[in-house]
Amino acid sequence: MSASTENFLKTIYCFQKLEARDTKPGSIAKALGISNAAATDMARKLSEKDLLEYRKYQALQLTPKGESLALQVIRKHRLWETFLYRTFDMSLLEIHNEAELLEHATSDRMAEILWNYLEKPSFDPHGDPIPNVYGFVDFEKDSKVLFKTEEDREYRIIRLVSNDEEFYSFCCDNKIEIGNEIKVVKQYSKNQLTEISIHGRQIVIPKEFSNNIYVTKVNEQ
Amino acid sequence: MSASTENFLKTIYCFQKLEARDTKPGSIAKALGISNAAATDMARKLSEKDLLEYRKYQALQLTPKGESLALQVIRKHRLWETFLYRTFDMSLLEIHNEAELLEHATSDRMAEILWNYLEKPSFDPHGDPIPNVYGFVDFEKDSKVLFKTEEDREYRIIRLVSNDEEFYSFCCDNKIEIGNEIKVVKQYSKNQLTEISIHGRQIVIPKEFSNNIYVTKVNEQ
DNA sequence: TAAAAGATTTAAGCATACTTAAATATTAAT
DNA sequence: ATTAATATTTAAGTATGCTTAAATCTTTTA
Ligand SMILES: [Mn+2]
Ligand SMILES: [Mn+2]
Ligand SMILES: [Mn+2]
Ligand SMILES: [Mn+2]
Repeated sequence: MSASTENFLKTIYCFQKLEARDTKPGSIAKALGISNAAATDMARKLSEKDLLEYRKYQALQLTPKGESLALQVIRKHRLWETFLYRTFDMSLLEIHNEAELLEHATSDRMAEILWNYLEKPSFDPHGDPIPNVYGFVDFEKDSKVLFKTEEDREYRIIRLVSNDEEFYSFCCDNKIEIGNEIKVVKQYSKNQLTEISIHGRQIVIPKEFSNNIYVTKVNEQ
Repeated sequence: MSASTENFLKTIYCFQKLEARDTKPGSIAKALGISNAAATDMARKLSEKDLLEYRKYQALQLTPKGESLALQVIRKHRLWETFLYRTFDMSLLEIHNEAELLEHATSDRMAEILWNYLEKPSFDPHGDPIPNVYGFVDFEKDSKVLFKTEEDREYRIIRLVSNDEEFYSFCCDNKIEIGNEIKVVKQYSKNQLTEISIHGRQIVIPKEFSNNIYVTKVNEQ
């Protein structure tokens, strides 16, 4: 499988997870930075290889075979991210960018070596689950983006996902890190702002950032 | 630069070092496992990009630009080899095979991170020198293959280079490791066998293996 | 519900990286 | 010095992965 094919399958898989997004060729094309025509073309080719289902003007859907391949690429991606993050002094964005390349140059044997070395990790440094060698993904905690949380409740940060340098910089500056607990103070719905309290400080977070911060309710016994 | 181009330049560079081998398209094709026609084609394209000099029926020669690119790929290859060897339980052949893939998926930044983490290594685990970021290669010791050594002299092993699993297995079984000292007992020239003494044991090595073992004279003061 | 806007597909074309088969040049052998 | 063997190049063709422009379909909106 070429890097182009791997990225294509991976993108569809990720879009399907985020039910909000449609998986028509156009969206995939945009995410990959290629033309709509190229994405349609790829879709037809991959459907001939039984990696996805494609009917004109419909959303693309991975076949079990396609999903399995996507999961193997995602596994390699997240294993590299975890390894790079633990081993070197690299940021959450840097590890993603390097893993985006390395994932296509990783033998199954190499993935196994990383997996064992890292002691079978379940989550990568962004809080995303790492599929096992059979493509099985660990139970994902019930999560929502900060943008959609309720006022006056406590949450724990469990995922930070973005391709934006400034987002990670913002998180870093404001102690927004996986595992930390926060309280949602107020939702300024009209202006799409979320005010939270973290480490005793109040901060107001615009939609552009709050949409990338996933949280889970803190168990208030 | 594509992986194909990188492998092509790298192979020419390595062949040029080993003066024994010619660098006509045919030899490169054989080494890369592609057809002669494909190699000729690639040679013409790369000469248009000023990466090498190509005149019909002549040996290929890297331009300064081509050599510089080849050295960067070799640098990445050998940095990965060194890193994998030190970090995981991988053999001299395994690290080579993985590095062959990883070298094409490595940003300059990633190479720098490896280089610093490894504390600016000069040699990879096979004993091959690692070019620095400017493509400068450390002084290489005066070496020859075991096959061409003189009888009744002492040598130190400084390089082991091969793509053959059995070769490395042989080395391992017989304590043929970089740094170890040996004595050449006898050259059976007609049968192309070299008898050496290592760790008190005598072993006879056929040309297929002795050609992959590089040694340097031990300084007898 | 019909036109306008927007998305998707088709068509034509290009670059890369390969293939096999035929033509041609070089090298080795008689 | 020819001839034969070998190597190299050219030619024609294929698959992948992209492009832009035009045609077609779907969705929105008036
Ligand atoms: Mn990728
Ligand atoms: Mn991740
Ligand atoms: Mn390679
Ligand atoms: Mn090496």
